[in-house]
Amino acid sequence: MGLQNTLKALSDPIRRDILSLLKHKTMSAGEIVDHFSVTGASISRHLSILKEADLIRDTREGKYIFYELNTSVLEEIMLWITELKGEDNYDENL
Amino acid sequence: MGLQNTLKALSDPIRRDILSLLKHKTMSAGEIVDHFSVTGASISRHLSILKEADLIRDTREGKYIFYELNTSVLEEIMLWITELKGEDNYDENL
DNA sequence: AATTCATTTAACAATTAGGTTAAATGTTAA
DNA sequence: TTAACATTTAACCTAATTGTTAAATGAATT
Repeated sequence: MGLQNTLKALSDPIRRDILSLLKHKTMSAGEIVDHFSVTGASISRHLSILKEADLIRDTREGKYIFYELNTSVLEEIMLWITELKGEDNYDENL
Repeated sequence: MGLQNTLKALSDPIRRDILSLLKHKTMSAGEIVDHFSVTGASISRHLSILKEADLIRDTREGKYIFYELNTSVLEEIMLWITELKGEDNYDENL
């Protein structure tokens, strides 16, 4: 469920925006919610999808749950794209 | 409609498989259909989504319509990922 | 011109996705 | 231990996605 999950997670603009937010600093769920016009419940589900895809990690800190970005799984996409782009001109100099 | 369309298009496994097929050679719609277990109509819609995202180009050749891969729009994804990964440690040495 | 072949489009059914509000959970503070 | 706060989960609704079959289009063949 690697690449599929990752791409699915990235295919929603709100989820991409969340990731961009987390690029700068880790944030609590509430802090994240404040940046969007949808409800906290909705963001919560987005967060769980991102977490499922391992694009974010969460740690509870008392009352709050903090989310941080994890970019490692993006490698897989890079690889897939690179491979797709790699023109198979093994005899380019023929 | 750049990044969003592209990622949406890539979020379906059949569409990714189509792109992989086209990596090796351009193919007619029918040829592509033969590689999958869903109907031609279904593949046709997938093709139109990929085309809409500019991930493939088509040219009619008599009775057939040939599809070829276009990877140029993938740059945008690469860029987005790179940017997301680029840790903004402007004062890393503080 | 009528038939056939390749492909797409239309109409529909089933599933998935994303949003909302209300209830549930977990944690801290009074 | 009750109250308040942060967050998630449940129940529900609507819209979008994906698949199917049947009809429509476009081009070639007879």
